[in-house]
Amino acid sequence: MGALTQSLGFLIRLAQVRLYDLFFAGFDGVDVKPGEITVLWVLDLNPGARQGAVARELNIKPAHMTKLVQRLVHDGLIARQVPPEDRRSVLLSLTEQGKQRLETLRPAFLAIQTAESTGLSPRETDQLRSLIHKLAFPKDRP
Amino acid sequence: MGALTQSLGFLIRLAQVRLYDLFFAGFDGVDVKPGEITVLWVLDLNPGARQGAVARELNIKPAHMTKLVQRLVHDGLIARQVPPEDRRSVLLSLTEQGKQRLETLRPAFLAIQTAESTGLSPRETDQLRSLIHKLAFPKDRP
DNA sequence: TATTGTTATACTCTATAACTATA
DNA sequence: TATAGTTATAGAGTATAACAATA
Repeated sequence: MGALTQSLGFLIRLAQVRLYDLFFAGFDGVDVKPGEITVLWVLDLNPGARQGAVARELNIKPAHMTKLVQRLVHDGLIARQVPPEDRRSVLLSLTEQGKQRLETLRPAFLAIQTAESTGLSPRETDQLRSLIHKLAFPKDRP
Repeated sequence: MGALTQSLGFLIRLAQVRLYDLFFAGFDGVDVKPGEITVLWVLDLNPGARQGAVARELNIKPAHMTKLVQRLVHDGLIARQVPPEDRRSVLLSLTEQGKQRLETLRPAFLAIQTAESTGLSPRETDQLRSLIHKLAFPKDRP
């Protein structure tokens, strides 16, 4: 395959497929999507965060964020609230059910990061994290 | 964002978004898709390869490969040929136009891998490649 | 006028299953 | 029976543009 195996873009795509598989294997049978747990995770740490802020932080496009939020609201996992100070915006927070859901998912989510599942040593994992981070955030957030 | 920034899956997604941006910035204005150049690249090195073999090698699902091939054939970049030995299979190769196309794209494609665009030193890039490779191919291809 | 979020549309890639034609 | 590729359908994610409500 020549220089293709030198292409970061190509390699990253392969890695993502693998991590995607790991993700679903880790949540064996449970119906979660990567985007879902990501949002729940952030809202647990930042209750009442603005929808747009969360989207920006997670690199999710506004249009997609709207759909994601609608699904999570529909599933009863998060709640929307329009604050009187700025009635254009929407504040998001976990419902009780959402909190329970996250606690259910948390162990499996953390387990996926393990040497056992990824095949990388903790040292390699750290290194990889740091390099990907450097790649993903060129000179530290814009 | 807590342990989220420790999640390889999350980081890889961010990295892919960034590489995607780099990709399109690199081919400024030219209408290419990552999947397209990947296939052209492989067929240049392996003329007459079987469609299924290429798909397997590139981790592209058969169903998606069919569409991709149809598009490339429609664009006049590759040609299909059914060999008499096994009339179920399809052999792919670049057309003259496909070869020209690849030569047009090649410099920009190689330039994307550069320190200048990724922000990583050659040493870091090598390290990252090797770690991603290890992640993507657990114990060497199944 | 600018910002926040929504709707609508389209495209890439992935997944799955059912299908055809060959072997 | 098994394999190679196709078709069809569904979903996640991305991108863009036009829009309403609010600031």
